Parts: sequence; C-alpha cells; structure tokens
Amino acid sequence: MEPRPLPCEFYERDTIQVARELLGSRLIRVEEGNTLSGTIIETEAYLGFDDSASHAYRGKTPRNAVLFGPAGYSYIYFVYGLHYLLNVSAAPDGVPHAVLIRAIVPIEGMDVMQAHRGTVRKLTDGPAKVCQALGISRTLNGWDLTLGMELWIEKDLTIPADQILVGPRIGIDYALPQ
DNA sequence: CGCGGGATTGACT
DNA sequence: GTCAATCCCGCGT
Repeated sequence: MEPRPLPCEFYERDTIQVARELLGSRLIRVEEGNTLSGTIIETEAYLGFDDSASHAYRGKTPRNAVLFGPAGYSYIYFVYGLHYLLNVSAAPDGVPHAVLIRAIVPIEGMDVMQAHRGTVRKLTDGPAKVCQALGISRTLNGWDLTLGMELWIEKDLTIPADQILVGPRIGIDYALPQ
C-alpha cells in the first residue's frame, strides 16, 4: 500500500482541531522492514505560551526547538529517566504548539510490539508504551511526518464529535476506546 | 480495584 | 540540586 501521509497543511491549523482529527487516524511505523501501525485513540494538545505544562512555556531551548519550527514534525521527549513520549508539532511555523499521542489501538505488527514491550497485553495504552511498542526513540526527534517513511500518520477513520470525550483541563482530549 | 512509591536520565534554575 | 507531558509492582480494602 502506498503511503498517504497527512500533509503539512493538516498540522498547520488550530492545535485543538488537529488533536481532535488525529483521533481515528492511523499511526504508522516502519522499522527494519516491519510495518507497525495502530489507530490513535487518545491525544492531548499543548498550547505553548498559553499552557504552563508545555515545554515551550518558558521559551525556546535546544531541546524544544522542534516545537518552534514548522508543523508536521515529530517532537520526541525523554522523561523520568526511562520513557519516551511522541508529539507532533502543530500550528504555523513559529507557534510552539504540539499534540501528544497518548494511546493507540494496535493493527499491524502486534507480534513485534509484544516483543518490544515484553508483554502481550496493554501494549499501547499510554504515551510511553506507544513509543516502546513502536521502537521510537530520540533518533526520530524532528522527523518529517509528511514524507511517508519510517514514521508518519494517515487519515483513516472519522470520529463523530459526539464520540469524543474532552477532559476537564483545556487542551486534553480523550476518545472512547471503542 | 485504588493508592503509593520507586526507577533513573538529563535539562533547566 | 531539583523535578519531570510515566509505568509498574505491591499492598490494603
């Protein structure tokens, strides 16, 4: 199947809108010839200067430079000494917004994900688990997600607004697992 | 089933 | 030196 990555224009829009439309989209990772993919079911928007929880809140640093660049790039962050988290840069160039991929439902390559995770259950139901299952580390930080190589996102399902749960904090969206 | 704590690296104050 | 966009295990209810 030909890759049909979401274009740069998709990511350049309002960050919360991007976070909502990523729900139901398919995250695809090609690693050593294996294709691993899953449907995105949980995202969280980080609104830069308006969000004290965002890494960009206190300004640009070498670590978060990707956030200040153009939309449609990966921002991969290492936390707690042992976990990686996958974000997608959103909003126009210079606006340091991002969408965190919190959870997916595995579709292809479950066997490889199980090997990476060292377990057969709860493969990708948390942001650090997604990275571990898909073999994502900081070598993919700043990756162009519109290339359709190694790591990208495609439109798949369209989730009706009435099936999206919005969490109590502004900028956090939850989707029903089913 | 819910809560609490430990793991462990690195960026920033 | 501090603390972080988390996970997992063990314990108590």
